Amino acid sequence: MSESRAKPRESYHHGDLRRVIIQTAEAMLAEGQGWQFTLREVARRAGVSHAAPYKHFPDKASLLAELSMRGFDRLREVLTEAVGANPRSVREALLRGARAYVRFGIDNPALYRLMFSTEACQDEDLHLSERAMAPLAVVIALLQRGQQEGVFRLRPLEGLAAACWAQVHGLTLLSIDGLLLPQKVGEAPVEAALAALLEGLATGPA
Amino acid sequence: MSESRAKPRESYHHGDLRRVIIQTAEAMLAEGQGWQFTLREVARRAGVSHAAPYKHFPDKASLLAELSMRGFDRLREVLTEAVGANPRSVREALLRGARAYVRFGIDNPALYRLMFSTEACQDEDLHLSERAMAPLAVVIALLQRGQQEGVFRLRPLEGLAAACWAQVHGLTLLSIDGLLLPQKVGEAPVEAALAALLEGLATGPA
DNA sequence: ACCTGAACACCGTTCAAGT
DNA sequence: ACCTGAACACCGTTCAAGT
Repeated sequence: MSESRAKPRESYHHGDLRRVIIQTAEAMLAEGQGWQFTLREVARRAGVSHAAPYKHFPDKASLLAELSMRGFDRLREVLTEAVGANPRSVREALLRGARAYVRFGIDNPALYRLMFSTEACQDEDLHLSERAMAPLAVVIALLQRGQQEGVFRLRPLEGLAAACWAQVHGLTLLSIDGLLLPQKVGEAPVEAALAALLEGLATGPA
Repeated sequence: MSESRAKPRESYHHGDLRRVIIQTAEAMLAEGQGWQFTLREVARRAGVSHAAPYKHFPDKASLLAELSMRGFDRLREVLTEAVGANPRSVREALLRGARAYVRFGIDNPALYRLMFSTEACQDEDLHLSERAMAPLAVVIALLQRGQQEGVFRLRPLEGLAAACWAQVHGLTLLSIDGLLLPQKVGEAPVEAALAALLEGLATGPA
């Protein structure tokens, strides 16, 4: 029913073409292996001329930057929900957050790669480091709480956060690339790596 | 003296054009932010027509695959040297290997990204997973030795290796992206993360 | 056996012109 | 204010023809 491609006509002026372009691009990102899709193809599927997108984005990089930013927003939402859902223990919350993070990447491989690509943060207002801060803030808050409760070692937050982020970032990308043989979260390698991470953070013996 | 671009002539037939193309492409990879360089530009700098490279590589993806493979070879060399140099203790060896790994990525950002890119492992004989095995074997051997010596926890090697690899892979990419504020290896966040990793592996308390 | 030149289909981007 | 059509410069790739 809801044909999203090639809307016949809405009085020549498309209305909210910007949104349609973003949604179409997101769909093509989800379908393909990367962001090699063509701006002309996006326009085609949106039912407009190939020059129309340029009225809403200065160039392709800007569209990609927009997709990247939206990706970071979704990731932050996923993380805060996963962490906030069941605050039984800090360990548990961190583990849930980590699993949600990896799953997000596995479910959106092309988007996740784009978010950390140099092609998506050219001269935009928001640099990559600023965008990534929001999700990072979630894990830092958790680490702080863990230290206050005495279950995490008292080390500089900077380093602990780096260890956590690097671990989930690495696990996510290796999973996407199919380099950790069982690809689903909850399977052996990912879980084992997360367990090792927690053991490295913990004060007591596991 | 050794002008590597635009050799005047070597009797029309270039001789070892294949090598020159690879070297030129590697230079452009090192100069730029990625592998968006153009095959025509490579040919231009190699002093041949834009069609000449197609006599040595079926397409651009094949050239990129070659660069990626050579990257994995260099990484394996760097790792084995770093690990084998001073085998005082397994901990020390693992730490040296990890530092060498991260430094390799920081020193060759575009190459390192290419190595784990989907664009560099299309339908080549060697899939990404097979290429990555050689460097991974180095760390697995180290973990095994650590377990035999009783300094590393007795967990399935699969999981421990995943934890190590994900940690250095993540640290490398975050460093490349400038997301761990001090960018040089040996600085706080990277060292802290590696310390946490080792604490997670160790049997005794640090 | 190895390289060149012209040619093809396709892109990103621009801009005067339409509604 | 928003979209179109033609145009420009450039790519990846192919292929008949040159050496």
